[in-house]
Amino acid sequence: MTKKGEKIKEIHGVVTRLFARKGYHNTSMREIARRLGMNQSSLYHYFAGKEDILYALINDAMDDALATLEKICGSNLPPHGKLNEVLSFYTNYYAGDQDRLRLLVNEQGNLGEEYRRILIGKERRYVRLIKSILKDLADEGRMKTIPPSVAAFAFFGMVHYTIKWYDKNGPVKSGELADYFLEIFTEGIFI
Amino acid sequence: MTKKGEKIKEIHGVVTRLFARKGYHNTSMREIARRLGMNQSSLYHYFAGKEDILYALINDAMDDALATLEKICGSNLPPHGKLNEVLSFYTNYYAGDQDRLRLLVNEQGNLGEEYRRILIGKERRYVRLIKSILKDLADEGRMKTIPPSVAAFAFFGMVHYTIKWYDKNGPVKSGELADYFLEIFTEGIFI
DNA sequence: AAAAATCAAACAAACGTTTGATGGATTATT
DNA sequence: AATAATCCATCAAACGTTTGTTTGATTTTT
Repeated sequence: MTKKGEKIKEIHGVVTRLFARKGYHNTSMREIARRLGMNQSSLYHYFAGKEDILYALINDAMDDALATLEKICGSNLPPHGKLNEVLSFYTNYYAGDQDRLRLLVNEQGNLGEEYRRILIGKERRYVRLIKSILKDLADEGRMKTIPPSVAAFAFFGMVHYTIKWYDKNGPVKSGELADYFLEIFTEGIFI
Repeated sequence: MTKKGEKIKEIHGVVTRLFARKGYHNTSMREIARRLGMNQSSLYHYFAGKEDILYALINDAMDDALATLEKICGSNLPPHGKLNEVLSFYTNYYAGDQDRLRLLVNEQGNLGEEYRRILIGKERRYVRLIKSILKDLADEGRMKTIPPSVAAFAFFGMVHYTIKWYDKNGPVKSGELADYFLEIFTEGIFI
C-alpha cells in the first residue's frame, strides 16, 4: 500500500466515525481536519470535496457486501442454505460495522444526483439477490404466498434497523442475533 | 381553531413535506418561506426557530401513535389480540403518513440535547409497550425463547423501514402489508 | 532538483436569526 | 359612534457566523 493510500484509509476511518455519529451536515471539514491533526486545506490533496468522501465510504461499504452476497448466491447451496448464509452474513455485517452502515442508511440523500444513481443501481442488485432466493424457495413450495418484495424488505428492515438499537457489547452476540432473525423471518415468534 | 392555529398547521404541512423529502439541513428557512408565499422573517412570528419546528413535528407524530398504542394495550383483549391490533395499527400508521414518520426516523439527530431527551423517553414507552405484550405471550407459553428486545426491534425494523420503499399507490394496500407483516412476524415465511 | 505533502490565509456563498418599521385589525376609552 | 391605544401579522434589509473551497507559498520527501 502506498503512503497516500494509507493516509486515505486513515481519513476514511475518522470521517466514517464522524459522519456516522454526528451526521454529514453536522460535521465540518474543519472538524475532520482537526481530528486528523492536519490543515483543512490539506484534505483537498486527497479528495475532490466533502461529498466525494461520503460517496467513497458508502460505495465501498456496498461493494464489500455485494461481493459476499453474490458469492453466496452463486454457490450450489440449496435455496434454504443460501437464505441461511445470506441472512447470517448480512446481520453480522451490519452488527459489526455499524458506523459505516449508518452512512449507507442515513446519509445517501446528501449525495448529488449522479452519485445517487449509481448507488441506487447497486441497491437494486441487493434486492434482486434476495428476491431470487425467495423465488427459488417458493418454487420448491417451501414459502407462503407472500410477495417476494414484501418479504425481502421485511428482512432488510429487520437488519438495517439494528444500527439504531443494537449494542455489540451488550448481552446478545451478533451471531446469536443472526440466529434470532433467521428464526423470526422463517418460522416466526409463535410456537 | 384560531387564525394563528390554522396558519401553524399550514406551515407544519409544508415543512413536513420539505424536511421529509430533502432533509432538515438541505431545507433552508428561505425555501420554507418561499413555498408558503411569505417572508422568511415572518416564520419567526410562529416559531422560535428552525429546530423548534422539527421538534414540534416529531413530537406530534409520536404523541399520536402513543395515544393509540396505549389505548390498545390498556384494553382487555388477549395478548395475541393486542399484538394483532398493535401491528396492524402501527403498519397502517407508517404506511399512511410517510413524510411525518420520515422525520421521526431520520431527523431526530438534528435536535438539541434537551429535545432529544424528551423524545427518547417517549421512544422507551413504545418499546416497553411492545415488550410487555411479548412478555404476556411468553407467559402464556405461546412465544419462543427469543429475547423480547430482539423481537420488538425486529418488528420495529420491519415497519420503520417501510418509509424507504413502500409505495401506497403500488399493488399492495397498506392493510395487506400489515397482514403480511403479522404473518411473517408470528409464523414466518416458511410453510 | 522534482514531486508530494502541508500550511496559513482568504474567498464567496449560504445559513439561521434579528432588527426596526409598516399597515391593518382589534380592543378600550371617551 | 367616534377616536385613541394596543396588538397582530407581515415585510425588507441587514447581521454575524459558518460553510466548503481555493489560492499561493512553504516545507518535506524522494
